[in-house]
Parts: sequence; C-alpha cells; structure tokens
Amino acid sequence: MVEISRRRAIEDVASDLFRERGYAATSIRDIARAMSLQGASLYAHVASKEDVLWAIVDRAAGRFEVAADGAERDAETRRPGDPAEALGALTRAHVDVLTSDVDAAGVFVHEWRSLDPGHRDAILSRRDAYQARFQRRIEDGIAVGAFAMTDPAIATSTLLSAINGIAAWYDPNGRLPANRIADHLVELSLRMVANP
Amino acid sequence: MVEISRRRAIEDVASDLFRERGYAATSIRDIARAMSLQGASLYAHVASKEDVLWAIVDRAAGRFEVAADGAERDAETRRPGDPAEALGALTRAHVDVLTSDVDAAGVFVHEWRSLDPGHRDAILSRRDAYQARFQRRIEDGIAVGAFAMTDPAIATSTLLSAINGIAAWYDPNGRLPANRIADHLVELSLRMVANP
DNA sequence: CCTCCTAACTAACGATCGTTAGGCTAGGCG
DNA sequence: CGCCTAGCCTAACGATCGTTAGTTAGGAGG
Repeated sequence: MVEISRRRAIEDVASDLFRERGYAATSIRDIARAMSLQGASLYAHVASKEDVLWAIVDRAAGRFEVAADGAERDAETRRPGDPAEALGALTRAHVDVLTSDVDAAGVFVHEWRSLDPGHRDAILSRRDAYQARFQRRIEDGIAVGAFAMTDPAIATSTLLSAINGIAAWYDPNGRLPANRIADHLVELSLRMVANP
Repeated sequence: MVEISRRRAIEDVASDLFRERGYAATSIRDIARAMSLQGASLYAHVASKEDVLWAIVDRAAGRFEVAADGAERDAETRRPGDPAEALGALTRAHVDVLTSDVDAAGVFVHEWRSLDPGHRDAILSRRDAYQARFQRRIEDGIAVGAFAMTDPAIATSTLLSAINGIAAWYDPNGRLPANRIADHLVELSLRMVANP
C-alpha cells in the first residue's frame, strides 16, 4: 500500500472510515485526523467530500467491470458456451475484486446512496448493466438446461447479495485466504442455480 | 398502519427515513418535518435520536427471534429431525419478518453500526445467537448427509446475506407478493446447501 | 539568490446538528 | 368553572459540519 500520490492516500483513508462508520457519519476532520492533518488541509487535494466518495465508488465500479470483462473472456476461451463456467468465472472475479480491496468495495456496495443525484444515477445504471451480465449467464444456463429456477431476476439479485455479504465479515488477516473464500462462494453460487 | 401512540408513529416515520437515507444522514428535524412538526417537539415523546434507533432495532430483533422460535417449533411438529424442513422454516420465517416491515427490518440489518457501544454490543450478541440457530440446522443436515459443504460458517453467513438482500429491493406494492418471494428464497437457500 | 511548487497551517464563514427550556392551546373530567 | 394532561410551539444553547481565504515552511531548479 505505497502512496503514489497524496490524493490517493486520502481516498484510501477515507475508504477505511467510510466503510467502518458510513459516509455521513465520517467528517472531513475525521479523515484528516487519521492522517495527522488539519481538516482544511485536505481541500488542497480534494474538491469536496462527495468528490472523495465519488472517486472511491467510481474506481471500485471500474475494477468490477474490468474483472468481469476478463472473466467472461477467459471462460469463453476455456469452455465456450458453458454457462456454469461463465457464471463461475464472473462470481470468482467479483469475489477477487471484493477481497483485494474490501474497504473500497464495501463503500461501493453500501454508500452509493450518499452520492449526488447525478453520480448516484450514473452508478445505478452501471450497476444494473453489471448485474445484467450475471442474469444473462443464468438465462443461458436455463436455456440449455444446466440451470433451473422460477425467477431469474430474483436469483440474480440473491446471488449478488450472497457474494457481497463477504464485505461484511472478510478480514484480510483472517483464517481463510481470499482464494479459498472465492472457491467456496463459487461452489455455493453454482449450486444455488444448478438444475438439481 | 394505525397509530396506536405518538411514540410509535415517530418510530415508523424514522424507520422509513433511516432506511432510505441512513441514520447519520437523517436529522431529528427531517423526522419532524415528515410529520409536519417542529424538531424540538419530538423530545416530548423521545429521549434522544439514538433512543429512536434503538427502539426500532430492538423491536425488529425481537420479531426475528419470535418468528424463529415459532418456525423451529412448527418444523419439529411437522417433520421431526428433518434438517431441510427446519432450515426451510427458519428461512421462510426470516423472509416473512423482513417483508412484513421492510423499513424496520432494513434498519435492523444495516444501521446497527450507528448504535451506542452498549446497544451495539447487545444487538451483536443477539445477532450471533440468531445466526447460530441457522448454522446448527446446517450442521445437523451435514451430519445426516442431507447437506454438504466445506465450511458451514461461511455457508451460514452467505445464506443470511442472500436473504437479507431482499431488503434492498423489496417493494410491498411490487409485482411479487411476499409469500411468492419467500417460496423462492427457500428454494434457492435449500439448494445452496443441499448435498448434490 | 530568487522563484516556484507542494503541502501544510490558522482562522473563520454560515449552516446545521442534537438538545433544552419555557410557554401556549385544546379537550376531558371533576 | 377550574384543573390536568397531551401535544405542540418558539427561541436558543454549544458543538460540529463542509468549506473558503490567506499564510507559512521547505525544497527544487534556474
């Protein structure tokens, strides 16, 4: 976690605090205090408090999107047209992004409500598009008989909620390494939608 | 939704706002404005802002606990010793409580961090005990071969996250009635842990 | 040496926060 | 009629909020 810029250091500290206490309950002076600075000093690097939140959320969203791109490409190379392979790869990619920076990912998952209306709308449509990628793979699986369920939309929401739950308890120094957790979540997720 | 007391009306309005914007982002004056009152007027009925949050969270927790009691009793009557029956009943009871008052349940799920340290600790141990009831049924199922998974603790967390995800999108006036949603979640949950 | 840049500082702004104090009004009941 | 209570009001408290302005310290480059 080397500071490449002062701006980025602020975002990292803010991610930590926003995740722990929430955006509204964290003041600019709280962030500054965690860096041994005065509150006003942050405004040399940052336009506003919401600007910091947006930077964190936007970057986290981008990391999820890029990871999903790679996962779908890899799955298609490995087992073309296999919905379980594709959905498993998407799930694993999601868990990887989540565990590689729990603070930022947790802020992305829980604090997007605090964004300005414009930013909130933007992130909501990106989130919808992201969720649609999962739902598409689930519908593919139903079409070929690999998956089975009554309502794909609810299944997709439920699947993503299940994975995102990791952000509530994951500890980078905990008993389980991130890739073990990913194994587990992929197993549970695929079983949830599989045709029994 | 008849007001039985002024105090309770405040808690209902607060549940709505706390769920929509979060506890820290909701002011006493916001709550009062939603009731066409002055902020200070609320203090005739309420000791503090945290007092309102605690009342909401405490009551919601109690409803989950009572529902789980009934579910385990019913399941034991219907199919004694059947882990799938018991876990399914617990899941359905949880969904029922959640959908019967999404606002309060959503506050319970997401806003317990904002409680005073004492109240937060109290709610955390109750939540642990509640979660342990689910985990116990999962372990029962593994013991008799009905369920199968690598890590029951992770499976329990994941299952509850999946169900609680409902709070993020459930709309009492939406396309699906609550009992349909419960059917769905029970199906997905049991398949997630079942021995394939 | 002078200049510029980065990064921090102190001081203060108006707004809003949770909360307290004290007073007014309307209705029920003797 | 007089009292009580419930429910709400206005006014204000000190604290904290996000943010702006102006200044200072130190190092790099000409």
